[in-house]
Amino acid sequence: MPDPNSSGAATPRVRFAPSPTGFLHVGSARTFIFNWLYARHNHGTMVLRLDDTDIERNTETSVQSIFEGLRWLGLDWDEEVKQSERLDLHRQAAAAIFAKGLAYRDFTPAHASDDEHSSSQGAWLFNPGMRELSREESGRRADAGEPFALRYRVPRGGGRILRFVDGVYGEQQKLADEVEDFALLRSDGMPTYHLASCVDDADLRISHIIRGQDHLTNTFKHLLIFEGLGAPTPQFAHLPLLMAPDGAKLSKRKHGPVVSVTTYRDAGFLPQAFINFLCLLGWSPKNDREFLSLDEIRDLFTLDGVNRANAVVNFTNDDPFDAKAVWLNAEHIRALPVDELSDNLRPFFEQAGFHPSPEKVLAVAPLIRERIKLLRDAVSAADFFFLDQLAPYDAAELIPQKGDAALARRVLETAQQVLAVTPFDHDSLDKALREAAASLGLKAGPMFQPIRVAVCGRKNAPPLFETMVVLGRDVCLDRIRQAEEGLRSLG
RNA sequence: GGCGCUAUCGUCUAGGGGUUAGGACGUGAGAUUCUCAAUCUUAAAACCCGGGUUCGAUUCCCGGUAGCGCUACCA
Repeated sequence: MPDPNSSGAATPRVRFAPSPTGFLHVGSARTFIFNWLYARHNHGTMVLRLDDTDIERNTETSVQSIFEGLRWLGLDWDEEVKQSERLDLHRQAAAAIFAKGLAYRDFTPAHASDDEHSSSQGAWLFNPGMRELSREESGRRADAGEPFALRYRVPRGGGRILRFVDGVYGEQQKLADEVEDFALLRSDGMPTYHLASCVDDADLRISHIIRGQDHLTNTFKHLLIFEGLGAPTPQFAHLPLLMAPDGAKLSKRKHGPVVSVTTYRDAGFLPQAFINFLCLLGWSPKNDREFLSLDEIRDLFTLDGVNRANAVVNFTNDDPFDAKAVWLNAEHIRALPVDELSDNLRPFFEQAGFHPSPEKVLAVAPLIRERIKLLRDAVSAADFFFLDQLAPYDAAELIPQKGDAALARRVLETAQQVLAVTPFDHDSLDKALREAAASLGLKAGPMFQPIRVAVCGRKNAPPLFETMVVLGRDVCLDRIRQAEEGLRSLG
């Protein structure tokens, strides 16, 4: 146990304590990010604690997927502990609290107590019979092997007020009489969340507990546990919750994969964009800036900037991603150096069955960077760069707005002649093709569209000259020839 | 039911006793352009309701309402 007198820590110690009951939830990810920001902004220490005491629900695959999510975010931590390995510590702490008379054994069968709770009108606070059981009888029944839960003996009748100053919500207070005698140990001897969490926070000398607002009222219980432990009380800061558009708290069960960070990753969010988006949910730098790098956020981050109202993640059935998250991602994509963008793009191409060389990706990336919002969009935006044979398209698309098949054919014939002899660089192509247009008495639009469709297989594509340079002369000429044939078949 | 927290455009938010209530996303219109995108300009869009306090409240206080959270031998 830490020395209660040595609490005046210089640098903060924070922790992120996920319980491995599934994938990494966006709400958990945000809590992690805020803790990280607080730690790094204040040159403190970040502890990752796996709250894996719920053996019923915890799985190894869940542990893996949480680490996977955290690794993707790219934020580091300094220490790592597993709660399940500290069982002895938790039980000793429970014994110590019991020894001080601050807890009592409750022999009420678990189900029976449930019934009593639900039948009561107000909040269930305590069971007088058990709370007042004599030391002797309690000991006798325990020795006889009768199972019991250990409950905190919350101070009653003294008008005691529990208080703390929350880093986000300010002064908080509650009458101890309104706090129920919560369990410390279950009847199977396992510690409850409240006990394990506080014991570990105390033992790990956590100075700032930054967590979801769903724990705001639990904090009064935690105050009591720290007191029972004789440990210094950490600072608390609660974060507003993330809500779904339907008004409910974002949950795996109700809202499905949209609450998993892997969904964002797989769709092609950049981690820094995802972090940027999550930070803006409940926090503001208060300077009208929204597109921020991780370094900027870290430098700007303070608890003062955290607001108190829950935030809605605005997804729909049609679109699982908040429009602002998508926009931010597009911004971050554009801000990325080409080589980094290429590195991020390659896995998406690979997964789509394309295996372009790194050089090719590097050449393509600048042409599509302003045309994609998610990395996965790159596949459909750039497929024609990688295909040996263009997918079939409607030859009618080759015909410009005000024109006919004959015109389109003339354009493509001329283009072939020009491209056969023009150096394949942007400026030469630009000059030669514009001159060709003039010679045909055409404006740029009607001239370029047939070529673009011929070369890309669609009307909307990156700028024509850059595209042709990447594709190369042979491919361009070949595709234009094929387009001409298609046009002929059209009649 | 009890206790707690919260309330500014559709969404994320800034602001704060006197403001044309600011920004962003999204949406509409226009400009630019070889298409698309990007970019630029522009428009529509908000202080939950009722009482106080005050010369003046969206802002402070109280009440209501609504939403959320906690009220487990879940975390």
